[in-house]
Amino acid sequence: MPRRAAAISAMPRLRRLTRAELPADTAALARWLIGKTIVHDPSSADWGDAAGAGGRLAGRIVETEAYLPGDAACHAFRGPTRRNRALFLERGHAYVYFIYGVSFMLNVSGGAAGTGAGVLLRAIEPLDGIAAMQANRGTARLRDLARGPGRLARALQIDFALDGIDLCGRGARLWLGNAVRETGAIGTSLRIGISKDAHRPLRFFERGSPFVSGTRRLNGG
DNA sequence: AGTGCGATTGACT
DNA sequence: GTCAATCGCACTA
Repeated sequence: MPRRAAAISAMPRLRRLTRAELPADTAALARWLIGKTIVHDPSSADWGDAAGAGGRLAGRIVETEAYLPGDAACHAFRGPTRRNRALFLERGHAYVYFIYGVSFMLNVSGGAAGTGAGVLLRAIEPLDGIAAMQANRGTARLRDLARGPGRLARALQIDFALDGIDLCGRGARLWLGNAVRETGAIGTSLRIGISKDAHRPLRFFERGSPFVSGTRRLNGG
């Protein structure tokens, strides 16, 4: 394994969120996740040359969308398949899928086992492993590293290998962490990029955050 | 086995 | 603002 320079991390120590802390209602979960952290600790074999301390990639969640049971826009709407089975796991599991032949998307499953609901993570504010995220994304602009769900997954090195893992599992390499600072006011809007059940106000974001995707109109000015 | 399309992105006018 | 890329999946037959 290559030697690497010790990196100084200004990151506060993160605490793993337990499943009991996650709201059982998926729309509530989507709102609650704003301000929390998402952390990926890839295996050392997957560390890039620009990896941060311990190879860690982490960010503050600033934008989410909820996909609910009975919601035609939810991938679980037509029942379980091989692709969407992770949505039916108890809340707090990762659902990863590939879209447009281009992008991976990272979701957190919601509700009780068998429910078929989840929360799409649409944007994060980069916190740790920023140099690695810049390498993963091919840009240095902090604001562009993870603004949008496909970019978020690319920055965090998310792919099918993480589909179905328990984010609340002991020692999980992808996990949810506590908020590192006070969370700002939370805005609500329609979900982005869907055609079915498009009228539901199930997108949540931290108001004023430059790391949020979407238009000025959706983001309330 | 073939078809249509999607919870997007990046390049371009 | 517009638009093509690209492929896994669900659906039809």
